[in-house]
Amino acid sequence: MKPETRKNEIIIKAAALFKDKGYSAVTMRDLATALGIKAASLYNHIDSKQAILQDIILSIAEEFTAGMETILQDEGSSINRLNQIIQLHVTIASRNADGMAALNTDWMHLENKLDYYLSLRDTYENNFRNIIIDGIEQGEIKDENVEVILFSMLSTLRSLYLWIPKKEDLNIDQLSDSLSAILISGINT
Amino acid sequence: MKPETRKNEIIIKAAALFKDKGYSAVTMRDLATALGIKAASLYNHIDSKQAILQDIILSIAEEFTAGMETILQDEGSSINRLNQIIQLHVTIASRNADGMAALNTDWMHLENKLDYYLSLRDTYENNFRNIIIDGIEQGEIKDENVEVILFSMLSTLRSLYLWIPKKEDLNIDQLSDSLSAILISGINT
DNA sequence: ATCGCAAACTAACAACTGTTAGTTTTTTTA
DNA sequence: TAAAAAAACTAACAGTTGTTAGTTTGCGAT
Repeated sequence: MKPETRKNEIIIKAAALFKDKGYSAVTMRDLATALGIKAASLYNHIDSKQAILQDIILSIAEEFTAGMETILQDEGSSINRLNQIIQLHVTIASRNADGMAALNTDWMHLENKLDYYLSLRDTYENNFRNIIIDGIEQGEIKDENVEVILFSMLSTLRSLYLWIPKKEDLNIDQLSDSLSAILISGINT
Repeated sequence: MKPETRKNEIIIKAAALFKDKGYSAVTMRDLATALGIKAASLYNHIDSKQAILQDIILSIAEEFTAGMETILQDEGSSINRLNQIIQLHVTIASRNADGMAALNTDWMHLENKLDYYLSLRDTYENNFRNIIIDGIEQGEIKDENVEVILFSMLSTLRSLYLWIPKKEDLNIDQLSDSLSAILISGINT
């Protein structure tokens, strides 16, 4: 992420702290100390603790929304689209793992932006589901339970943020390819 | 779970609240109100908020540890063992989805029991990994990246608690079978 | 009836919470 | 170098936090 402005530095540091302890357990004094300033000074740059969370989560959620729209506009088989989705998740998670943590575990603290977030998530999941349904109808994907397929892929992709930071030896493209192979072709011989 | 004693009622209700808002965001007054009593009354039954979290998380973690030991003692192919692991996760998650939420998202607040929890988790993951490695050596499992296989399966299994409560039409055995098929054989035709 | 006890209550504590107001210091601009 | 803007500071607020102490209530067993 880009720490150009002081506000951005604060948001990035906040995301890192939120990842370790969760939104509710991080105090404004914790955040200030981590930045080497006093809590009150934070308010020269940000409106509230809540606004920090909104910034972190919604910017990522909108990135996913935009990525999904691009994938839907492209021509391509369902399997091809699923591969693009995998790539989208790997890309975003590797660029902003800390933010992904907040999105995954602290979205329920979004207060007045909660409905907006949930609508983005809902749309995303529906698009994802429809790609799978299409694939089954076209004979590209096995006729297994759609919900289980969706849940299984989404669970793995949503957890990438936990895992990418500690396996830096694997590059993004390798990881995407490896994940595609496993999620789509399975693991048995 | 068994709400026989008042203490158990408290722990079960706490797990439900922790699932919705996370450990740090749930106050003892929230918990008391949900039980129809005052916060101070909780302390006739439990030692501290922290002790509630420990009870919830460690009892499940020990259940997983015991389950894994049983699986390792049985004879069986690697694929067979993976299927047993899937069944173990489905069983525990469906019996105690709320507790699984705490285990997944609030383990970092365990304080003096944190090291113990991490050692259990570490051992579990190592056993899981070794089963996969065995399977590859025996030619039962494709020679893909072991860490990606492990991560992919664990992510899905660890997220079951999010998903089981809202799909009650699918029974436990059907879900196990469906998950096995998808995680092991993949989804492409 | 009364004893014993589990389980509730009221009242209060010291520490911590997010945030504001007002002021001073540092950096950038002209 | 002086003015303007950015970014830090101190001090304090009102509300919330987990928890303790001491007391009262309801109920089954004697």
